[in-house]
Amino acid sequence: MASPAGSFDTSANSTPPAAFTFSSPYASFSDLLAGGGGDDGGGGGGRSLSRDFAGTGGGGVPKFKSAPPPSLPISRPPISPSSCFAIPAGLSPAELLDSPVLLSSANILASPTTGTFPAQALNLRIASAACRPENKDGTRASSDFSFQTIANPRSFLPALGALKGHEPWKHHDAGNHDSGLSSMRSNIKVEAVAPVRTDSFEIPTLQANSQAGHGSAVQTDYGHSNQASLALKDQRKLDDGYNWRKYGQKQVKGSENPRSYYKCTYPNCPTKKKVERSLDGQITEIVYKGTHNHPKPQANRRSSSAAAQAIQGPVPSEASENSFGGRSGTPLDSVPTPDDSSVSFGDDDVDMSSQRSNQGGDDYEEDEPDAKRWKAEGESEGLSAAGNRTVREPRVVVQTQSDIDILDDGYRWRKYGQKVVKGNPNPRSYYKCTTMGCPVRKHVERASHDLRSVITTYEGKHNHDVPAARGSGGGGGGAHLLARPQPENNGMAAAIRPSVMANHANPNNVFRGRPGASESQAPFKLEMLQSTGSYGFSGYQNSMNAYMNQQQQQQQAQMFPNKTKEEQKEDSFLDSLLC
DNA sequence: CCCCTTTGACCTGGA
DNA sequence: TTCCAGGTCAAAGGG
Repeated sequence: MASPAGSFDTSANSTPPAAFTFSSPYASFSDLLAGGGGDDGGGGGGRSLSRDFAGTGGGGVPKFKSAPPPSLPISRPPISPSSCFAIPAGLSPAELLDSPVLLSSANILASPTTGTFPAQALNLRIASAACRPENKDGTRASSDFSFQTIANPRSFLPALGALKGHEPWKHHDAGNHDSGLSSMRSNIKVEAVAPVRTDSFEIPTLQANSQAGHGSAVQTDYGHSNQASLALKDQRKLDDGYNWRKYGQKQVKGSENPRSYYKCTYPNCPTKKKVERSLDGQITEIVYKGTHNHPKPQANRRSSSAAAQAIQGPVPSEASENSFGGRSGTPLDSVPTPDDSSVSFGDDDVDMSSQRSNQGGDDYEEDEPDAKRWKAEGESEGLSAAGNRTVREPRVVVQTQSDIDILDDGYRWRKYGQKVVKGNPNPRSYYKCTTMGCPVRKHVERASHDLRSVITTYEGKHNHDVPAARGSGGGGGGAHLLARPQPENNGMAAAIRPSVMANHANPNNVFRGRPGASESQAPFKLEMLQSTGSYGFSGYQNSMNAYMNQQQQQQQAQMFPNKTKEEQKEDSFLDSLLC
């Protein structure tokens, strides 16, 4: 696990929240990519990036390896959320992406590389490597269940902002967080997932892939996927709204996957990214370097995105786009990147960006995005490009989205315990997947320092599909997603999903008017699990939580009137321990 | 003609 | 100084 030498500057995360937002108290990963700002000397003839970048815009131009990133006026979401999203029944992924629910905050800025937003910014995954013994082969077992406790969630939150200043290509590592995090340096890994466009239902791809750095793991996790879907997925991942020119490909030692190098085609834009694909074509890693110094190109760009669209089908209709905040234009409309300080960020833009994000994470659009993990040069051992990607470990997800999602990620959960853990006055709810034989469990707790933030930790992998939508008959527009193969998730995973409940809080909620969708309780599982987030109505939280708990309990009672002997036994045991 | 991908060779920097 | 791996260049070819 790397212990980045980069300095953390959370101050960058000072952008005020928008009028209505699910504000994120955390700095965005964009900071990770803060290296931008420099112009490529133009022509890119230089042999070294240092040379290229140094030739422009005055000092402070980022260099691949050593130049400190210039301070930016606004924080950027770095990489995409790798996350996984769960999409509510009745909603198309595209709509989901457009939903203001996903994005929300003015301080959740567009990805430095894709201009996309938040899902990523909201989904900081911190894996506790120390929590699990590492196998000889470098991978980490995840079959066993063990809740990873973050004594003080606050300690790692700064990591988001702290990532700012990281050198190019270094979005992945643990870092040199604040003092509170120092103790966790050796075992906390912050995964910055590259942003990936998520116009389609490929939201979680990046994360999944990044998680599945292992070739074998990938095969296993996606074994059910058909090549078509994979291709589509990968296309989507690469389609982050910007135009890229591939300038090289190379077989990297230690990995059987070829790595492709891309440059943003925008004049003088220093942004680059490298994409690693597994043998079967799946993107296993995307790493961005630098930041765009221009708005996102228009939809009519002739980049790979066009090809992607060709196989993906039409992008979300304008109508649907407009339904999300009344924004007009195509989903690919220019979205200023945080880099471009001269461009004002309207809420609409934010929303649009957000819908693309996920790119993450996960996904890293991103398919940030499921960008990935990348061992920064010169960093500590343990995160080698070849070795660290395969690490599977539980992840603690800190998100700022509706807490409602905590309990409604499409799967059915049975609460089997609750306990106040040290370091956090807020009780932690313990849940287990109710599907017979499914080992997945999760625990949820509200961050001690910020009630709007919820930390959800998942453990295990669902061995079944997402249950039919509760109360919606499983129909709805996205039913097809239910049949999607479950992404890898040997370890823990989390997804961001717009909250159904959020509708109540957000008068502008795009789901409004679509009862079928908004009321659906069963989201589509894009990845395996989901996490939660928070919404900007702190005063509304308590009541909301109470409501949620009640709802959850009622749901449990309805779903499991008769617990199995095992469950009863377990409950009894756990109750004695936890309650 | 433009833009993109492919691909072998070259350059760079670290060990 | 040499070796090696990562990163980049740029010619060639395709759509």
